[in-house]
Amino acid sequence: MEKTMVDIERATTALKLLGDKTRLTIVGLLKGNECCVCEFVEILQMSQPAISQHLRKLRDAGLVQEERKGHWIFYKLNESSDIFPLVANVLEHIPEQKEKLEALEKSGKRIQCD
Amino acid sequence: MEKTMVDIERATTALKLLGDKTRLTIVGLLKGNECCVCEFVEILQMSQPAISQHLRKLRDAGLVQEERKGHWIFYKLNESSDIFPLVANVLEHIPEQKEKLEALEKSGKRIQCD
DNA sequence: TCACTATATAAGTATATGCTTATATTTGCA
DNA sequence: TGCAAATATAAGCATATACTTATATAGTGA
Repeated sequence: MEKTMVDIERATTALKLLGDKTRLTIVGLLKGNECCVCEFVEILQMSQPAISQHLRKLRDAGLVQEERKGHWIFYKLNESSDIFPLVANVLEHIPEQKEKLEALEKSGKRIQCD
Repeated sequence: MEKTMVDIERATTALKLLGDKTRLTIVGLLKGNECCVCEFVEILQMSQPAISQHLRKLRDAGLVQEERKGHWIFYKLNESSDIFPLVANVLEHIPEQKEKLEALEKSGKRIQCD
């Protein structure tokens, strides 16, 4: 595990973003996966604008990256960000979220583009 | 580094608390140290009630512990808390705060009880 | 070009948060 | 016993936050 340092300001920005259940779950889902907005909407059972707004905050702070693939915009963790090591470290302390993606897959709602 | 798991709710509570510059600095100062309220007031240049209120939140969530020593109430990290490993892990990514305590010491304002 | 789907943005609102000032509580000591 | 110092609590207020609903934008395919 890398231990990249970030200044207090940058750390509080990231921690504040992670200090919300919806966003922490989103980031947890992105550990090892790429997801599009509609998948978050389905898994988290929240409105599409609410999800979009959370994703924008995460993107503005550099925690996630977006990439359009046809109809969908996929999000993934921004591994080249200075705060990625901190984020990854935090994620090691919370339960895996991938069963939620597996459940999506079983129900046929998982989006695959490649 | 231990990797104790906590549920999402508990993690967001802790991360929300750490997602504030004042509180993150307080917790950073407590890494390896015990400090009393007046020291935080001096170092952070904030009002005593503001500091007290931050400390109460940290205590209510189990991140810190208090111990009275005569006139003063000293705070320290709660190392037996289920979220201590997460907190300690986060602190490895931010700069050491102890120069601030050393500066206090040089100016003769550090409180020592033992 | 048009309609449809996925996503983003904007504006409004209720609640949460972090301070302030004022006051209460607790302890040590003359 | 009473005062001073350290800390906590309470109430009030301005700002931040996380939704909502309505609308705009962008890509796909007929």
